[in-house]
Amino acid sequence: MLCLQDAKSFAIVSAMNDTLINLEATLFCGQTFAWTKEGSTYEAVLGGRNITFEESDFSALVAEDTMLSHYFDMEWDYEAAETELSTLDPHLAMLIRQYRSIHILNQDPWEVLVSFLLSQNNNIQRIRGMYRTLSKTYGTEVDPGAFAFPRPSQLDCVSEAQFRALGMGFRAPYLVSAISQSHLLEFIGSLDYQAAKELLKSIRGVGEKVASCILLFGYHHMEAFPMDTWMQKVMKRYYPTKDETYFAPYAALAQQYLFHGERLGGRQ
DNA sequence: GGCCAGGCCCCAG
DNA sequence: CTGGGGCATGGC
Repeated sequence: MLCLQDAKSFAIVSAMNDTLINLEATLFCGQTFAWTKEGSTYEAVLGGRNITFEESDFSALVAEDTMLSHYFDMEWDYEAAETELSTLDPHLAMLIRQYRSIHILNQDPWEVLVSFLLSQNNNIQRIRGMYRTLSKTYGTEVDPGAFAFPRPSQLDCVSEAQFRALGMGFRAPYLVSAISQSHLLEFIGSLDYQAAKELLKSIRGVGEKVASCILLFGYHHMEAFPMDTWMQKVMKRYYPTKDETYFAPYAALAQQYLFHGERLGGRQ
């Protein structure tokens, strides 16, 4: 019933009642910077645990681990949303056929906040490097060579100069600000989308786009529509008279496919 | 060697 | 409120 031949350079894993997930696209499309992949082995530190698994073992892994099942968002009905978006728009239909079953991860909001502070005027490969630098320098080593991303308390005493010395550049003062205001993250989940976005934007270095990413990747607000340089090109070329309301209520999912398609289609 | 990268801040009009 | 320069750094 499932068209695995659509998967070309990436594998679509079937798990839990035929719920699909495109692991490769989901973990390396720029919503998280925590993962490495060697061969078919994926590895990251999540919630203080070193997670290592083979692609072929993914199904069993999420079946027995509710924390990971939630992280990979295996309960949300992606198939229904993909069907609706495909019916709505032919360009999206093509991208969804090509990259189907990209999930929106449920990540730790603090990691998302820092990750996307680092993301500005930056590229995905270097963001990943900076994320790992912070982990190795300040995070807890949970297994030999495997470092957790540092908690706010582990960064309390780090100065702007120290962050600059680690290569964080002009984002260094934003990190210092985020650490001192990390307590705000506890309230974000209880606010509606707009109120949460305004509160996040009170953190120095968090603007419209970064706030959207935090609300999407940290709080699963599927109405978010992060507008970066790639998405500006996409909207100008394919949807010059439209905005995110065209994709409602699945704007975030549409955005992921459009972003992914533009990035992979453009250069390679 | 410029140009660009999942932008935001700040300041001039 | 809108527009544009500046910002650190590395890869191409």
